[in-house]
Amino acid sequence: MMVESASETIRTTPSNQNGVSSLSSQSDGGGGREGGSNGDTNGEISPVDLLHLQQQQALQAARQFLLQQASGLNSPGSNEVKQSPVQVPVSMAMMSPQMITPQQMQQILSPPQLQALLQQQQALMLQQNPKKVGNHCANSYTICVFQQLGSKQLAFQQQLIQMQQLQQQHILNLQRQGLVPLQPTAAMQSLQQGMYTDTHALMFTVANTDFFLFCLFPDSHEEHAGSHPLYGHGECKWPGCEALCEDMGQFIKHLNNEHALDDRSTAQCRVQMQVVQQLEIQLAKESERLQAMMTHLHMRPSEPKPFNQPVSTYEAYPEGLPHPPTSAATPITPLLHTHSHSHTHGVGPIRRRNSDKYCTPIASELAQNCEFYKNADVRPPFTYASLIRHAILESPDRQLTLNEIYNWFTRKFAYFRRNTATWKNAVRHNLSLHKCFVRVENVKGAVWTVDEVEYQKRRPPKMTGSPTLVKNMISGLGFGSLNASYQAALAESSLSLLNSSPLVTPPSAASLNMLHVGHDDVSSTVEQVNSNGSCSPTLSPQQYSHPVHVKEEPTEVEEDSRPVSLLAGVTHSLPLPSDERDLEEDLPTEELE
DNA sequence: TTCGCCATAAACATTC
DNA sequence: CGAATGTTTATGGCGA
Repeated sequence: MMVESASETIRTTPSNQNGVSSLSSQSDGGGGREGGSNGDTNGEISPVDLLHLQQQQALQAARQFLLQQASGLNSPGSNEVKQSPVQVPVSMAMMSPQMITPQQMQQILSPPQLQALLQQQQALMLQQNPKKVGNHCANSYTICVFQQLGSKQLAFQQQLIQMQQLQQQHILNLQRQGLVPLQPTAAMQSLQQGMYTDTHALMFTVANTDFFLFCLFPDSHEEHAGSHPLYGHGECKWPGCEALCEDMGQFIKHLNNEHALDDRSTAQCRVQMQVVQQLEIQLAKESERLQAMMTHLHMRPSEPKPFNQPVSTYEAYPEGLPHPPTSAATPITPLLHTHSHSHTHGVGPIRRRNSDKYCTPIASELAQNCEFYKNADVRPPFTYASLIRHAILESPDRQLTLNEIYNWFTRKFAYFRRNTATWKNAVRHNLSLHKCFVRVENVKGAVWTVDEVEYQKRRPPKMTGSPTLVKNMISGLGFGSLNASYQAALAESSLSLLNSSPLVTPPSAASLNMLHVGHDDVSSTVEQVNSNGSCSPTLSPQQYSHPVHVKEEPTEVEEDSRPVSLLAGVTHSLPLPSDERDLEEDLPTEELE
């Protein structure tokens, strides 16, 4: 669902994350456009003021909720929650309730959400005090609402808090079971559905993402209660009504009598329309924000096509050496884009060698962001040499003609679908210039292969000679700086996020890649670092370089040297493209634990 | 400042 | 012959 649409918005600007600014823009623009129902300030209390008052009360309720949440997290059971596979331990632990300011709450509870609440209450006020509204046009009802805020809002807030408590327990249970949906859009959809049917079941809920969702949950009995969407639980579901009706007939009668077409009903309907509209806007914004977040975190927002699989082939790479993760339980570093080159995205045609220099794992990077580079006109942060080598090694026979290299570039990178003369010239230049690329005459013509020995020679001597230096460098790049549990949680959350698509292999892809693939340009150094620890043995470049000759089939030795993957089993159940035979053949040989 | 790496451009040669 | 392929040189940016 949302995963599919992510790729299309991958280039969109991240949504406005400033809840305050969006507050004013939405409350002003939204209300004003709709015939000025609440957008004027002609001596009355403006909707903005009203909204502020509402927000204060929402903040109060939210603070209380956060207190409850915090106490729950700090309880002995908090560890369990923390270790939940889908728990993202980002914000909850960091956001003590004492730290919550109104400004923060404005971000937690976005303006449309608050405004939806406001409008709900407005509708409630209207319903409970029809005479107050009386013949007022819809534009002026807010003042009446405001006058009634005191007692009604207090009761409303109490109701809210009670539901919070119930919902808190519910959420914790779901978190333990890993059932809380990560996608805010899903919650928002239920929210939107709920708005049509049950506008009173207001609940705070905390998804295990790092932001709160202020949700309206549909009544679970709604669908079965009756045939009318405004009737359920034996009562009228008209906003703010709650009139008891024995049966459908009585309800219909009540509906015709109490909610006939008049100014009041029209105003209420208008309010409801605005609620829906605001929620739709909010849904769009939250979806956009989510995608921006995923894009920022390089969580491979879109994987709808089975075509996305190059990860698998990495298994057969010569550099697919024992390449353990930072810890056995946290093979997910690649999911986070912590490398120094991240800022180069979209910078422009000038790309310097920061990639190679700074240990960019091209394989994992490409694996993570395959779809991104395929669709976004962004220059990949890799050198031509790295890319060429990658393309050649990715091929079944580890040899490509020049034209096939061209095709690989254009297939993998939207960026290389333009300015062909420039980058093709650069490719040819690199092929000729670097000794690591060896031209071999084939039956069909010339093909290019990679001489790993030569390629490794390109590495700066200090990188191979000083493991300590390398280690510091790598840790400085973020490979070892991430909290292990955080990494694991992110991996798991990503898994949950992206598993919604059956054809998708993103988490396993990235993880597998991390496990198996030597980091391009620094594969040797990284592996040496790891060899100092508890992980993989160190192989010299000679050991995993392949002979420079035209091969008809992959060498056995390289495949035998591949590591054991903790996650390799994931791929067993995943569809594999036809050209992934290396992996398919090799998977059975790999053991899980 | 120097040096190495890289991207880019371009001239030129060779092959298809 | 023209395009594709391959080689080489020059230039400039950038970081160490």
